[in-house]
Amino acid sequence: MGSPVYIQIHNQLRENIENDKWRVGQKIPAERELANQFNVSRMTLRQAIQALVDEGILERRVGSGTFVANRKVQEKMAGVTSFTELMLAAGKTPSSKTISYHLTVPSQTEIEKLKLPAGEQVLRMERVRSGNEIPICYEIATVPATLVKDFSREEITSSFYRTLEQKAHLYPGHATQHISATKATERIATYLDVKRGDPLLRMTQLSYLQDGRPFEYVHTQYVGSRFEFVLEK
Amino acid sequence: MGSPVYIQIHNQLRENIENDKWRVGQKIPAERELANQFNVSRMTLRQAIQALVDEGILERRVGSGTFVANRKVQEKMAGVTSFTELMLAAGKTPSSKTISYHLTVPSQTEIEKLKLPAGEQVLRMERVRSGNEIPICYEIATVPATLVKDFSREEITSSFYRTLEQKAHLYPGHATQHISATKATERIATYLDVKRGDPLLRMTQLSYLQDGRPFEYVHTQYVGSRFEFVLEK
DNA sequence: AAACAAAATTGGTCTAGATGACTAAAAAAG
DNA sequence: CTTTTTTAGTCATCTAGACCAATTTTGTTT
Repeated sequence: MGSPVYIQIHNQLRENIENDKWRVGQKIPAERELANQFNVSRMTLRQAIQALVDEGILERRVGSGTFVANRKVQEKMAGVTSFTELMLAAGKTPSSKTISYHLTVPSQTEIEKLKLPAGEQVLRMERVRSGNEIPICYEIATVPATLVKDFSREEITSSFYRTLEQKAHLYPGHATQHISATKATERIATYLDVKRGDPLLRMTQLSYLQDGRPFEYVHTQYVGSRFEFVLEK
Repeated sequence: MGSPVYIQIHNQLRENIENDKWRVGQKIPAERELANQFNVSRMTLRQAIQALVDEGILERRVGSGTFVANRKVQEKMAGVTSFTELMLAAGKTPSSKTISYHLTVPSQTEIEKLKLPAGEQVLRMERVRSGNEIPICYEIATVPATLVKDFSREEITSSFYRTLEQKAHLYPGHATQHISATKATERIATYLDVKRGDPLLRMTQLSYLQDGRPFEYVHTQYVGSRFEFVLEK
């Protein structure tokens, strides 16, 4: 493995939580014990824990221990998360209809945002996502072709992030979002079952891997009357 | 001094930057040298540096050194900040026109959001804020009357947060924002110099003091084509 | 059973090193 | 003069301890 030990441990700890080995509110083993288990110094282990604390995944209490944090919906909202999770958190049944899915030549914006080498193709997916069968957003997601060449269509469309982690051992780091307002074009209005000109919340998100490489560029338009962002500051 | 050494060093380093001893883009002394100067181990000094890096104040370059960062607009955006700062950061001249300003009876929403006791009045302010004389948003801000009874109108409209801290010794803690899209009504379109029905970014923000009391409820509508939120995650 | 005291546990801070990886500048080679 | 190699400086990671402060657990006394 190339990455630093503390990043590797960070990822393993996170998987323990995602696989429900450690549940929300539960206390995880003490630093000294984990350092023993992973056979590293306590300082190194603390680096891994610190990263998870910064992400809001763990919570420390002096004298008590380290606990799996009870993440709020809003916090998930702020993180790199999936539409599916968002809908479930809101008590709605998520569904998704793919409009298009193909390998193609990237646009200039995509080349710049994803820092694509000359000639590299991208996988571009166009989707309408719904909650309880009501369209919520229209989304265009673009990823470098090389990144997903070993993945099946199913693995990409249904749980891209999970596949990335489990099959390629690549982990999302940070992301930037730009949010503004726009109005629905005729075509998008049809997809979203609104009137042409209706207000939409427009978001572009550029997601990066932990090593800093951009790996996904998503442009999403949400129906203004059916969706809102909630941010905790 | 009670606080940990690395916090004390952190504060001293920050003062060096604020006092322009170290300028933007300039390289600061190497970790080993600073560790010597402060007479601490390198690990401790790195903790101080790390805190400043997390705050976006410093920037490390492997093999080169540590530099005073050129802080970006997006980072300021993420905090509880003022419109004025935002505009200045974007290189625009901020201005603001007050549409109305009066003590009045709160709406049901305001009572709930601000947790107002029965019979308490609120100060409600209606404003249009501009950058370089171009309207950017229309805003209605509401604060409990008791909170601002000792403040002058000038103190409230020009620098409310500063006045809160300096005169009442109250400090803003966290805030929640709800962001969605809507369209301009005839009246708001006039204020913002757009067409009726044009898309607006609608934000409601509820701000809390450090002790958890809500103290300000703001409803803002931004012109979609002139403003965007940038979020770093 | 309750109250208090002592001990054990846990995260927080700090030391004094070592080694590695990366960068930029200087030196050497062509 | 240009290119390549070397070298010195820098941050990144990691170790194996130490002591401190907050909290919980355990033991003892009342």
